[in-house]
Amino acid sequence: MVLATHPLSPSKTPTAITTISEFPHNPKTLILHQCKTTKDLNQIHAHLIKTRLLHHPAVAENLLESAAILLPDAMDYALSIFRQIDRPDSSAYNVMIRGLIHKKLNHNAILLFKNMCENSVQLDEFTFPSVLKACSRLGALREGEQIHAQIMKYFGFNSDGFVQNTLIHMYASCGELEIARNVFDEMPRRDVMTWNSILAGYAKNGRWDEVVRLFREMQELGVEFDEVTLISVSTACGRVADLELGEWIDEYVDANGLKGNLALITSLIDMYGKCGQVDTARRLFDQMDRRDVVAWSALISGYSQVNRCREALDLFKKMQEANVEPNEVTMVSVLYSCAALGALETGKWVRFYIKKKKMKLTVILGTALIDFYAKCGSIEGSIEVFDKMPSRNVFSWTALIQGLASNGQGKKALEYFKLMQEKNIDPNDVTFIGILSACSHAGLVDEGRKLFISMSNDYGIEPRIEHYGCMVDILGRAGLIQEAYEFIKNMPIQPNAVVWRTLLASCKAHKNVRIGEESLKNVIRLEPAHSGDCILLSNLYASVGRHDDALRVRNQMKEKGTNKTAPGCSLIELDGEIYEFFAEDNRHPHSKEVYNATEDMMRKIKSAGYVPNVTDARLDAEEEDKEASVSHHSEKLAIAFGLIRTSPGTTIRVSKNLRVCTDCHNATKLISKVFKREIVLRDRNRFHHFKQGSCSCNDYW
DNA sequence: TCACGTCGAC
Repeated sequence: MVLATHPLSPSKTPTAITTISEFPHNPKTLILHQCKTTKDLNQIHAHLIKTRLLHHPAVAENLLESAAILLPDAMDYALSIFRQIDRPDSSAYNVMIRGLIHKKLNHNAILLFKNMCENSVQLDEFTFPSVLKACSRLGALREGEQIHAQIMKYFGFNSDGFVQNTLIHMYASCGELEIARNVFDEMPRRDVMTWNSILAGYAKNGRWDEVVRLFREMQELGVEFDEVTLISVSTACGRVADLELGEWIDEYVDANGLKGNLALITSLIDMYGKCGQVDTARRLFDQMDRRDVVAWSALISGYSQVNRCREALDLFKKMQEANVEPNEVTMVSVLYSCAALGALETGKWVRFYIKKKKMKLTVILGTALIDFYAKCGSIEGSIEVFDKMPSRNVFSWTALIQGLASNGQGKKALEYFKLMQEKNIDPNDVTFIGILSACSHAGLVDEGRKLFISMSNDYGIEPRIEHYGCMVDILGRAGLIQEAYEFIKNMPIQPNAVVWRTLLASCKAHKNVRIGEESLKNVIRLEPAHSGDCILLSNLYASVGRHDDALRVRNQMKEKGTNKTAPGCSLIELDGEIYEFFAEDNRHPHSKEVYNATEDMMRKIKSAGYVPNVTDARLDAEEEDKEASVSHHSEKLAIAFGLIRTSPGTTIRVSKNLRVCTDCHNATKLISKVFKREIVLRDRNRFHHFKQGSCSCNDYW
């Protein structure tokens, strides 16, 4: 019999004439290796029918394997062949189940297994690992348990190693770590796969510490490991910041010539990134001979996690130049970077790209978008995304609630909190940070008190230091300084510097000198003093007319050489380009243009009644330079640059690394009025939406 | 036939 001359390669050029005179010894080679397209498959199938060879189970099985597993798009074809088989045996079923799993049709794989049982087909040791894999992927514990029962029926306790390994993985994937561990402990012989299965199980459940611990145990016992082991372990090293073990793996990989393993190198890149060594990660990345989307994403994420977001975005550009298609995961890190930078235009472009590429709006991607819009001061964007998401979880709700709170829409944040409860989504500790900060922004003192109590009473969530901090802010902001002070004194956990600093800020706003003094003492006791804290007290003295004390604090700071707070830095994005300004920085490429624009801007608002407030000037500035010093604060430079580089009426968006100072706040209010611009200024803590001479924060921040 | 790398709210 001749298989005629027909195209056996994708080039459609006849490449081989294959002669089959009898039942082939090697149907696998014949069918699998020569069948490269669906068309090949068709022709071979036809021949097998004609020659009745299809009735040989081994032949049918191999044809099915071609269709179901090797060819990318022939699952339906495989199913039609399978349905034509009179009484498919276990091999045929096994191939089909594997094929479905291969195509990520896990649910169908389990259904086919059910069908196999109903038709009383003999199960074998090849059936179980496959179908258990489907259960693992779906987290289908009940089905997994039933299959476990079947296994007991078929094999008793002495089932095959493959089967046991997949049982471990199934239980672990379904969150049943103890059962997984029991199976592991009771296995008489464990191979590398066994260890890898349990390691992967711990990893999947976030038990990274256990992954590292178990690997050390493996080494003590002298158990062999392989590249897959190292992937799990190096990933775990990143999560628990075990740089030492991570570096050991890196050296091992180098010494054993494993640099070609893409997944392994990617896990090392991830590990270095998470340990804060992104430059080392970069070196590994640069040495790779092939980089896929995961490798790129891992490095982009590394940069964003150490707050080098501009470099993260640069890398994203390079990724596109390298023609590597980003996926949902890449976009999450990119959006995170845009959010951190306040790069609204770039992020909007990312969203457009997501739509264009028809990427799935997964819960994580949606949440990243909500957070991005909120952090760019565009809360309408957050709500729009939230409404469009096909499914949401506690992260998505919390991101929205937090976004509403920081954008000054406290009441709306509480409405969403109510809605969330109606939808039976349980809030967690972070959600409560969001709603408590909403209460403080909206001045809802009683509501805040109630929620704080309800948190532990109704939800069983123990308040953390952040929750106490929120309560101090709620009380202090409302002028209840004494109550806030007593609240701190009665806290069951030690207050930290942040809590006392919050009270100090309230004392300044409400002119409470006595508690203000004590608050600063406590801040200094808990943390090396920062100039910003001392300036708060100095300004508090000045505000009640105690100028001598104000001066004394400033002089003390000079004498002691108090640590300066990080230099002020503001970012503005124009046409997708991010410009960065530092206070009194002359080295900027647009320096002259910027300083001229700033002076012009200041002149214009002065004639509208602006009076410089130099209390926040640099301490080392000479008296006559103080005005110049505050007028060159980074946010003023960025706003001035925005004014000359955008068309009239455009909203100006600036984000700053520190809290905005009194003088800049006053000036910006006037700028919004004089230049008829909306200005959205994001500072370290919250948003200021300036419009027609006033600010959304009502001058308290 | 089983195990493996990138991502979200303080």
